[in-house]
Amino acid sequence: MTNVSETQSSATLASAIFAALREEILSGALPPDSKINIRELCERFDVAFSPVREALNRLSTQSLVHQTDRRGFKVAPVSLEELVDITRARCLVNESALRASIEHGGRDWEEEIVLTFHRLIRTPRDDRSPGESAWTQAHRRFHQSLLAGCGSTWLLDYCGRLFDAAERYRLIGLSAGGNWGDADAEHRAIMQASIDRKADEAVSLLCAHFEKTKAQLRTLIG
Amino acid sequence: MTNVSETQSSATLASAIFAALREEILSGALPPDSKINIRELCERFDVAFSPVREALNRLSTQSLVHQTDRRGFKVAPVSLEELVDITRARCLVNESALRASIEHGGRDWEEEIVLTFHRLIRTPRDDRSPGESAWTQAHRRFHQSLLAGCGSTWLLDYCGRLFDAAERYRLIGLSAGGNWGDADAEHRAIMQASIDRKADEAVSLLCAHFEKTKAQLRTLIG
DNA sequence: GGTCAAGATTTTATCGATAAAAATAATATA
DNA sequence: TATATTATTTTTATCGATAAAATCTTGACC
Repeated sequence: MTNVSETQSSATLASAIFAALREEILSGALPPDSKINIRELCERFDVAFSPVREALNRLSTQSLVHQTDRRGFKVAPVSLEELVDITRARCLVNESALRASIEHGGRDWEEEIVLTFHRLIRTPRDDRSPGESAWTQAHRRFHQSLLAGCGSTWLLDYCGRLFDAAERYRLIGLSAGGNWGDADAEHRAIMQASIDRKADEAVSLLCAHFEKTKAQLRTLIG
Repeated sequence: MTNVSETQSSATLASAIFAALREEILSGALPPDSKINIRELCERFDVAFSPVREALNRLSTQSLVHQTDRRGFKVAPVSLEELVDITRARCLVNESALRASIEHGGRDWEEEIVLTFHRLIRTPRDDRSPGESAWTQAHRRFHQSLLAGCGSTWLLDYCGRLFDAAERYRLIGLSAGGNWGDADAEHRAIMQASIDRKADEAVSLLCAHFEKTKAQLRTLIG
């Protein structure tokens, strides 16, 4: 039994459980495609039905669990096809957003990229603390900052979703023995091309960066 | 009091209430930015807390309501800025998806476009039946079919979300006296350019189509 | 008159119980 | 033995009640 309110400090139980389950799904502790037994979760977190249901509902927001009326919840499955799908969407949408960003982004946009990149390379990758790793967070922030000048919150949000979806696969790849060694160099190149306003180059580097995750997983799983 | 289970035939109360509330928000029956009183909804639908909460949670999935811990739910606000944001995202993402679609779409893709277009122009626009109008549904299907060849479910889903978000504004515009008279002509042109594989032309027509909604609303509201 | 604090009220988040549906096991039948 | 049918168990969706938090009201005080 895990006492959620001690572990996570959140305004509501539902929020705490949401965060905990999200982490478990992303990390693979809850296996893809497995059925979710609500009672089991209630016992494990020592809470009643309502907050667990609420957390699950919120998770389905992010496509991390799937819900079917009268048949409960299950962890979203993973597949190579979905990763291909996600990667394609990422390339297309990030291209649009990055081009818009490069076109409209100002001085502050540039500076934010430099800053988040610096923090990223300073963040150790082997983080074993509970919850989302510091590196993942820094990584997300860096990618967000690249697109931050695109002028659309909706677009930015969607890219964030795609990032999270891909991150799940990356974590799966990691635990299957994958290696993302020289990501720093790639990130640096993407940063440089972006702030130099070389749109074509930045886009092609960024897409290559995404494709690499896909390729890794393909060798590991497919 | 509205007896949901009589009106909507759904597997669960939560699903029925979800659909009912979605409709009320899109149509403006629940005013943007207004606080949602859960007890009130419970009485109105004659159900307990749980299914209402569940419905609200699902609505926040679609950004139709916003939730804050311990402070409940409110109807998502509308603003000209958000419409600008949405329109920008729509143009960028639909461009990517449409280009990919034109490039990869096969014979079946073409045929589906022709079919959904035909159904769209045959659907009367003045539909007063409860629930989402038949025209809106046909309209959504037409736009989906244009992008259906893009090769990414994720991308397609996102375009659907953007469509729904824009549709909310369109309905607001309608009830404020707006008019979308010659949409048929625009749709026909978009269809033609797409199946003729004239990517640049199709994209520019499609974006103009989106911008028009924005312009309409601007004159009506802004 | 305006600000702040104590108390009353409303509203939210959570609980534990129950009815309805689905999944599973057990039995009978061809 | 395979299939259909019925009982049993599990699980889900929903309910009504309650504790905790937020909001509103009132009245004292500067």
